[in-house]
Amino acid sequence: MEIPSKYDPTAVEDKWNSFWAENELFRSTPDDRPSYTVVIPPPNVTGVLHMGHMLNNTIQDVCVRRARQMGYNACWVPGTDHASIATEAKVVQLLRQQGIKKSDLSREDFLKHAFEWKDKYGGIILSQLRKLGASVDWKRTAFTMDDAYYQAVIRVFVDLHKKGYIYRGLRMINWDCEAKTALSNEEVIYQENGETSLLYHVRYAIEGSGETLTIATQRPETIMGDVAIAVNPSDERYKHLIGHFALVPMIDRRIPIIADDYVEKDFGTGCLKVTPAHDPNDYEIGQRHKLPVIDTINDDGTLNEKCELPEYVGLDRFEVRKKVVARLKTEGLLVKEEEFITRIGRSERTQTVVEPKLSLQWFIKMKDISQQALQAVESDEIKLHPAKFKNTYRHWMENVRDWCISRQLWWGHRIPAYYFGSGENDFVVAESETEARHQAADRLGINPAEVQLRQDEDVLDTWASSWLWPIAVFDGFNDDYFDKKTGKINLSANKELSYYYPTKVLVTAPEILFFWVARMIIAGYEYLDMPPFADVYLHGIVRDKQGRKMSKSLGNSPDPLDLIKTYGADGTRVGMLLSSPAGNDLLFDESLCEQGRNFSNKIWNAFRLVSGWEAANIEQPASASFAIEWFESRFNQQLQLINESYDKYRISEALMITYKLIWDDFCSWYLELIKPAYQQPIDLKTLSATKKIFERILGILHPFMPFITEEIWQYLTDDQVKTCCSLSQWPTGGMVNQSIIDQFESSAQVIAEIRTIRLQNNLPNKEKLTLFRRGSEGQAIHEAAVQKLGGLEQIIDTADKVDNAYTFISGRTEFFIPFGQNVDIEAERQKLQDELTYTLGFLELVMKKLNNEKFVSSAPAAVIDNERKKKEDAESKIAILTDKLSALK
RNA sequence: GGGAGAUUAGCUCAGUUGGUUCAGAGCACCUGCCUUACAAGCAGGGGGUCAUAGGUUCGAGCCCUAUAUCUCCCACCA
Repeated sequence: MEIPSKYDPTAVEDKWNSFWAENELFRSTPDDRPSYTVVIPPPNVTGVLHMGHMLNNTIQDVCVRRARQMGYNACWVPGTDHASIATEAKVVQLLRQQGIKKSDLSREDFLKHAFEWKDKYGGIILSQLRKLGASVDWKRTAFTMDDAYYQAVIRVFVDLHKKGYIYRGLRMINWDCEAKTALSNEEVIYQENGETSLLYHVRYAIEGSGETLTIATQRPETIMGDVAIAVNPSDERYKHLIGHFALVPMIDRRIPIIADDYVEKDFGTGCLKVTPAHDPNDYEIGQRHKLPVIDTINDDGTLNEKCELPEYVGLDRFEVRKKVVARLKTEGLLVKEEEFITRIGRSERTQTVVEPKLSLQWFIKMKDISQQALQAVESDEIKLHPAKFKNTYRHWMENVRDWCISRQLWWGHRIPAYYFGSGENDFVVAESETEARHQAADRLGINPAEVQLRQDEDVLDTWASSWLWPIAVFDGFNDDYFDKKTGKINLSANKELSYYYPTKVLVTAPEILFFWVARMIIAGYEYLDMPPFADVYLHGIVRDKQGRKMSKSLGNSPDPLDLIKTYGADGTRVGMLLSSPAGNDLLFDESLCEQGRNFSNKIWNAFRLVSGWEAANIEQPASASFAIEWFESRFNQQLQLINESYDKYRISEALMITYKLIWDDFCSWYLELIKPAYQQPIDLKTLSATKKIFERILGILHPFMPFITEEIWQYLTDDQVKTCCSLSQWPTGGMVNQSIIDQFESSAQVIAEIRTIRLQNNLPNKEKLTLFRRGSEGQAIHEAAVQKLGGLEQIIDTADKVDNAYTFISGRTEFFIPFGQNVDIEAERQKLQDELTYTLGFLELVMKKLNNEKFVSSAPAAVIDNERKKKEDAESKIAILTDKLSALK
């Protein structure tokens, strides 16, 4: 059979992907094994795979595949998030392209469009995940708006309302005038260096005096909503005016001049116009001074009749700003315009300038409900990796603010509040309309049929559904398990949940530590008194080589599917992980994937070599038995390190150890040592040991490179039971024979010296050399191995030094290779001189320590002994070198 | 403004309680090789005052103090 010298991933990957899928290899159902559960951070249902997903899911797959090999019942649950704002924005945009305005549609019609769209384009990302090799249980694919999930979200709302955690309140919120929705703080973005804006200095007349006051404002269009002017109480310039009244320009409404510490004397003019409806701080000042609220701006950003100037009603706020400025200028009230840098908040989704707005919204009280979640991380019941995020987490949790969970959208879970009157408290909260109707009827004392019900128009914040993800995907809130009286889940009744929950590790980005991670922890304790996961692995953002965030507009984000096509899924996975320490951002460079692909190829060729050998019943060479014995110890030693790295979630470190073990130790050393001469057969013993070693190597490599390992596995194994590398056992450790590892190290060092001499003196590899050895009591080398890889004719022990020879020292042993024709004595002398100089310097440092009485008296014995040994070694080396140098002269 | 973290080779990063030749790895770079698994390769090599200045210690990349620079998070001035 001819195997190509270059590994072609495409066909192999398709083959195994279909095989895994058809055989449901990653299907998980509860059994006797311990569980290892991972829930995917659900990507937006409308999303397409980008580099961030690539990294995120590769890490998860590595953990899950290894756990599966280690004998856990690994269950990785895939799914998607309905992502209310993001998806609704996309649907609205699409409809607009078709000439349909959202405002022309009824809620039902809009949702129909949205679901059609979701069915058509949604979940593309999941099929893309398959290409990457993600070993998820496809049968468990969940969606945050599945019927059962929807019900869970509503049930939790009702429950939290009952428990008193949910309330409805008037709050200053961030308002997106274009999407006409409230935004959470986290959905408001600020440009990095601020934006240039104008600060307008506007003169206000003071009632009953000729004096005027000048205020500075960014937002002259809100002047008509002014209810006061505030100054700092200690500001001498304005003290005498406190208690007087000013007149709002253009409309001449009387407003008080008040004193408030919030005002900074040094900013602007030291006078602040107070507009409670349009600024959060002004709102608070207004509350403190019991001032009225005049809301002059509509939901869509246009002005309303409260501005008292009919000509502005219906115009957009920015349009009005221009007109107001012009008018103030004409009336001589505009003192000056000043440029300054400010940080303007914009909607993450629509880029519109965010409008602070007073509004009735639904909130979750966070303080009490989050206490256990804070504790859990503090006490390491939940471990964050890297641990530095503990600080960030604590800081946020200790200063947690109430969570505004209502969004003025249609796509999402509709808030289960039903209004039956116009009073502020004329509403009930219930899981169904029927139930609401009965409750309302009770409140009103009338027949349920007569109640006029109106359900709240708003939907819930996306995170108010995804925070239930680790519970809801296992049906935790189902009727059978959820106790409405206690508001707890009866875990023992739910076989799935009690088996799979808590999950093992959550892999996600630090940017959503609060949005999502913290809230899942809160929900876990609220409903199960248990954490949702044991570990949280926080990986960084994928950036480009120059450290810029990857974005569509910069065009600096490669398409992961293209990378997979070019470098193979295995190569791309390795590329992603090569430079990805936990918690640090990853500076992605396509050459890393190239390195990954080259690694695939290296393994492929190692396999080609081994599979091409003819076996014969011949004696096993000494170099081969040594190689096998050494490699087994080496493997066991490195496996231990790999396992430790995994335990600490240092995935890229685990990969690097694996990479070097395979490339350097296995390919460069082991295979070269056992390789039979050209067209010679290999002995049976060595071949079978090598196949076993190869299997173990595939085992540790499998989590990183599932496809190529699966492919090679098929050729290597005759064992019908373990036909799949994906289901193979994670290699178990074994004995580490340190003395054989040391022997190998010494031998390798000698081989390298011989190779250097060859290279520096143009001695062809084909020319067999003779190596003389003098004084071998120090480190033992393995003669057969050195002979083979050094290209030696023979090794001869000698009691005397050999003249006219290249020399080197390894340990306390001297080695000689007699000169051939092309010899550069001067270079040889210089080499020895350099080594002597270095060793003398080294000895000096050691002696400095040993002559220091305080060192000798206070350092531990082991450290001192070591210094003594260093001294002896150095002295003997100096003697040899001096000797040689004189011989060369 | 508040908080957290970082600064080690050209680049990205390790360096676990201060003590093995501790100054490391990968990539990049340089030199020589198309040697029979692999040029997507092989062999060899150069490269760092561990940000700066002090301090503690027999001994500091590691501990302490100050300074500089950078990153992130939170809050935010009309």
